Amino acid sequence: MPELPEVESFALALKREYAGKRLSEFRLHRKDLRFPFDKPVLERIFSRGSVLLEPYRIAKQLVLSTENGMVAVSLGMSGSFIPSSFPKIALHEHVTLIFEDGSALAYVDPRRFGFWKPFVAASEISTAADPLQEESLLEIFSCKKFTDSERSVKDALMDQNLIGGIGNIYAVEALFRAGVSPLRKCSRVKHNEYRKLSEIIPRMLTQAIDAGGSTVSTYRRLHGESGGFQELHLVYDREGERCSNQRCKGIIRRATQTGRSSWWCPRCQK
DNA sequence: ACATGAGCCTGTGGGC
DNA sequence: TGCCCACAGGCTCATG
Repeated sequence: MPELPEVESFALALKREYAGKRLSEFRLHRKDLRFPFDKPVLERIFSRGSVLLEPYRIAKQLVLSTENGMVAVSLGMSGSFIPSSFPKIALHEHVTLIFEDGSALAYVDPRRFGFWKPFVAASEISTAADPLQEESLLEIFSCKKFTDSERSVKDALMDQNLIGGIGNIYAVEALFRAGVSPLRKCSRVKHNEYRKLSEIIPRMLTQAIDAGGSTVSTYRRLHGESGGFQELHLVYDREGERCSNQRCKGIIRRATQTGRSSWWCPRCQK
C-alpha cells in the first residue's frame, strides 16, 4: 500500500498511542500473509510482559519492537492498523496485540500482500536512498543507475532498491511537479531536472505526511480518518481532466508502465 | 538490461 | 438488482 507518507502516518500514530504499553497477549489469526508467519519468533518478541518500544518507519516498512526483538511490517497494498475490539475479531484482522491496560491493536489486510519479518539489522530492510533527504536523492540521481539507464524514470523512482518509499502515486505526482514525463528514459533526464526532483520529492512527501497521507479507495488512518493528500493529487487518477497548471490547456493522459498506471500532462511534461 | 505479463489476494466501481 | 470486467497505494518471478 501505503507509500512512505502513509506508513509514516501509521508510525507516528502508533508511537503516540501505543508506545510504552506492556503486552499481555499476542495473537495470530492465520498462519500466513504473503509469507508464513515466524510464529515462535513473533511470540517471543511480543511475549507477555514485554513493552512496545516506539514504532518507526524504514522506507515503506513499519518497525514494531520490544526489548526482545524487532519486526518489519510491510503493509503490501491493503495493510493497515486499527484499534482492535478483541476478543471480537474484525474482518481481515490477522494479528492482534493486546495490552495490559485493556487496549488492543489490530493489523488488518484484506489482500494479504503484507508480511511481518523479524530482523536484527536495519540493513536487512532497506539500504536504498532516503527520499526525505535532498542530499541522498542528489547522490543516487548522479549514479549510473540513473544517468546511464535506459529504463523509464518513473520505473526507477519506484525501484525500492534505489529509493526507499516512493510508490505509484508519489512517483507520478513528483514527475508532474518537476515537469518530466514518466515515459522519459533515465539517461535523457537532465542534471537540472534531477536537481528539481531532489528538491520536490522531500517537500512533497513532507507535505503528504503533514496531511496524514493519501486516501484512495479504502485506506484509512489509525482511527478511520481519511488522509488529506489526495486533495493535492495533481495528476494521479485524473485521466481526461484539464491540467491543473493555470495557463496549460493540456489534458491528462494515462498509460501503463511496468504494469502500473501513469498519468501525466503531455504539454507540461516532456 | 530492459519491458511485459502473471501471480499473490479481496474489494470496489463502472458498464450493461 | 446482479453480473462481468478492470483496476487498486506492492513486489517477485518467468519469459522475451
